[in-house]
Amino acid sequence: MARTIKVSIIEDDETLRDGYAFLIGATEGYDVISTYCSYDEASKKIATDKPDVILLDIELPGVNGIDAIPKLKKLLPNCYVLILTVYESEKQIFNALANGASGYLTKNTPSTKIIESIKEVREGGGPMSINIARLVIRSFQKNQESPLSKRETQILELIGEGKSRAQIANELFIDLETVRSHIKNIYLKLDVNSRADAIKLARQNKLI
Amino acid sequence: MARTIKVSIIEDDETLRDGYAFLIGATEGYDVISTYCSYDEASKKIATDKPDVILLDIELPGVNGIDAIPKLKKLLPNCYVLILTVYESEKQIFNALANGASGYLTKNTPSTKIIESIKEVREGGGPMSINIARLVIRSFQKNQESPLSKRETQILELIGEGKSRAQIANELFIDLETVRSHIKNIYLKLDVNSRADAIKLARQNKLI
DNA sequence: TCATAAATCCCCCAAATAGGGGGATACTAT
DNA sequence: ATAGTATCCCCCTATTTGGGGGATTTATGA
Repeated sequence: MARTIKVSIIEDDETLRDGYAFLIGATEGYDVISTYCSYDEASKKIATDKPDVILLDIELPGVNGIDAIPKLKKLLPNCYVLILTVYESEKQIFNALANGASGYLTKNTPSTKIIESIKEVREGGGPMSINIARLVIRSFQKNQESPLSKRETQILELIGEGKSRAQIANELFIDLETVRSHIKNIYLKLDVNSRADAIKLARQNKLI
Repeated sequence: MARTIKVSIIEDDETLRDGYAFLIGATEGYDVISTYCSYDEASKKIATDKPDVILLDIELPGVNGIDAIPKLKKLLPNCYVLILTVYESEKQIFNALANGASGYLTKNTPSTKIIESIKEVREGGGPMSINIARLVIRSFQKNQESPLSKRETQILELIGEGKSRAQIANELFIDLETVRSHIKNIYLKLDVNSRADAIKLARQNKLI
């Protein structure tokens, strides 16, 4: 496992790009094999570079970093993409991860942590900056003060799975009319009158 | 911000409990104010302890750790719960986070990392062990080889939000019949014949 | 003890919805 | 040229939904 880790960097800011390249290249066990200032430029040659890990910026000229991830993964299926950016918006983060990024670091990350993260990602980890980890964990947390009862929450979850009243009744071993009653109460409490609105409100407020 | 961090530990294994207590208590800036071997025991007194952070085991006698989290958060709304366990099953992890845990460490975590994580959690971070972070990040990643086209994926997402054909047609500025066609194709490709089954399969395979 | 919430079940009704058929056309990329 | 995609059109029926109106039982808490 003492193989050198081959790193490519895609970053449009020259100063940062050179800085990272120098820092990482100077570290034992790491080799910066190429640097690019955009995806468009990288796409031509990166497949032959065969890096283990790509450090990727989000704000790039041309194809942005988020959209570049699936393209890079297609060119290099066994390569890990590590996002290194100033963006901290939830959408950006979740889109980057959904698109296949294996880690997400913000640019205030100390260089030792960046270098450590490159190794971590190649060993199957999922490195994140502290502030990113907070957002990611929060995205899982449910609202502790739901107006809905347990049963109601459970039924709303099944509605969120696209199930009909009949299917829900079967699954919970209760009568169709009981399911109706619960749904009526859910609608009353959430002040909505359709499945779609109930789901939307419940997801927004993390009731389900 | 140089205040001492008050820590409580809930862990049924005496050796581990004493070990953690010793390690953390001996560290500058940390104070272990109480240790308990179960939630039931802790519930009586922990509200008056007022810890900043609770280190919580999952496999506990009586009320298990997962179920204890919301109860602890109710007793101490401003306290952070940090899970420290051997369990690494996806369900356990996601349930713990959904219930309000602010971090998740596995027991092979080196003590320096545990101590660092306690500080991190109090500063709004979301510390995780490397293997946990990997699972968490994977849970966001979509399948890159979906059989569905972009439009089909988009429509299936809206179905997953409980929307009717008419609502989808409105939202996408296309005809009701076009939505129908797409849904027919989705059902064909996924080999299902209902919304619920399509959603289930799509979620399982991370197509949406 | 009395009110409240929760969970269960029952009936009426009309309108909307879903899913199974059968097509067509135009554009794009390979 | 062929396949895939996106768009639109028609037939049909059974299912589903949501709005009314109830009732009963069991906890739980004030």
